[in-house]
Amino acid sequence: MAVPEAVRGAPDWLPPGARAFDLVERTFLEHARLAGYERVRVPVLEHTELFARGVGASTDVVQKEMYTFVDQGGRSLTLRPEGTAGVVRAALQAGVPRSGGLPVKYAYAGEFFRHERPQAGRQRQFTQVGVEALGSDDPVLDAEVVLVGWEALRAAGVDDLVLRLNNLGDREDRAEYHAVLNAYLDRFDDLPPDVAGRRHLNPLRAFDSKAPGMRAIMADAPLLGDHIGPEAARHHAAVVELLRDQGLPLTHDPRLVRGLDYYTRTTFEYQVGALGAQNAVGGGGRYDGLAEELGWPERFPGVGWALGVDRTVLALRAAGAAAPTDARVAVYVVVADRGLVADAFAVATQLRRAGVATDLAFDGRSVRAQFKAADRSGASHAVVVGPDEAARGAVTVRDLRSGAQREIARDDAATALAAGS
RNA sequence: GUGACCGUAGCUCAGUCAGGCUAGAGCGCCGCGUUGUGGUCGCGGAGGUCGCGGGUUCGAACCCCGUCGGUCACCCCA
Repeated sequence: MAVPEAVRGAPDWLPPGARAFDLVERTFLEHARLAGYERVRVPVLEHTELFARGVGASTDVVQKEMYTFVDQGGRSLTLRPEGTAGVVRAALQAGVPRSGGLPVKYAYAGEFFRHERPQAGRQRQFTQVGVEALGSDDPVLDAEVVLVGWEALRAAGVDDLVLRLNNLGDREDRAEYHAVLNAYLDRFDDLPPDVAGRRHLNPLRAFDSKAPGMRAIMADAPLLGDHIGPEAARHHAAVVELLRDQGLPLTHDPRLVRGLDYYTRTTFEYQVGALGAQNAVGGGGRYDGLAEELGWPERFPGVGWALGVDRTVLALRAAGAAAPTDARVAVYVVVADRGLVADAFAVATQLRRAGVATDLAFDGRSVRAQFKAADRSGASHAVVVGPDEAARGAVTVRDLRSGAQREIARDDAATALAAGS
């Protein structure tokens, strides 16, 4: 009978690869925490409507990439394809905009789902860490968010990192610009299908098209930058200045649009050179209109990013970074005589209770085999439980690096090893 | 969703082009070299539905079709 296989695009992470994964995720969360972003947990399942309204009906994510199903109560539910909509929804539901203490700063980590063709760095189930700062317009917050993401990626070990930044303006700016851009596009009657199909929902995406001839058409197209209102322009200038002050090497990218409709003003993306086609390890931006889009009666601005854990691990690998080599346990208990298995088990328990990560051999293997296992476990010390020692109420502690060993009283073993020797 | 390439031991791969003996290698794994001592070395051993299904053939890992999976690119984005 064939063994069941994982669902396509749903990756398994087993040791040792899982160590790098775990380390990256912890590094991201820790950097968020250092800036005051507190962990929240929101559902993987949401009503489909949340993403349709929040992420935007024109986006590829909503149009063709969502895992959507009807549950037994006849409701249309979706496995979250991104994190912002759910976090904002949770904040609105809890009345955060009216409860004071703004901005609130949230961090999250978890699994996301998009039905795309898998390739390097792109899985159907993937892991992101994200932050969202809600309830403030302050450009300092944009700069903080961008900087925290940058430093988190650097701390995780990503080197050739590029920060691309753009200003999408306010929603009114974009409405005006959409009209101008569409008027321009009207002058061409042979637009490629991808552009023709979505230009009225979001003509900005025309800049993304790589269809033949489109590049030439867009070269003369009116630019969003010329239709940004004074406030959004001032806001963006402030963000740029704050980031420059902190020494961030940023690249202005007027073509950076990003495929989620909720972005306003600041958008940015972190890119890695060594990663091939899927080179964005993270991205985000400001989404001042999202809350209203979701039906909240007042303006409730926000800014945030998401960093891809899987993709960051790949980037580190591609750059030749060594995998973390943490020892699985600190101590390995060896039984010299099968009759003493219960004693060895007791010693292991004693060590674990003292906070010393301990493993022991199973299946009654030879002492030689047990030492090989001890070696492989990465333990710094082996504790030998044998008849000679047992007669004296002692165990032998062997330093696996130097080979030096000594006998100590069994009751002192936990204390001695907990102290690091 | 589209295209190209790929799928042989746990891993990395040879063998496929010219179909034909028991399908190989390196690494890893297990055991032994000690009567209680690992990392080196030596000896021995286990392990393969050649992704899966069908077809062609006297005969298929090898040729053909399908399918599943992988990789890369498009697309999109983390």
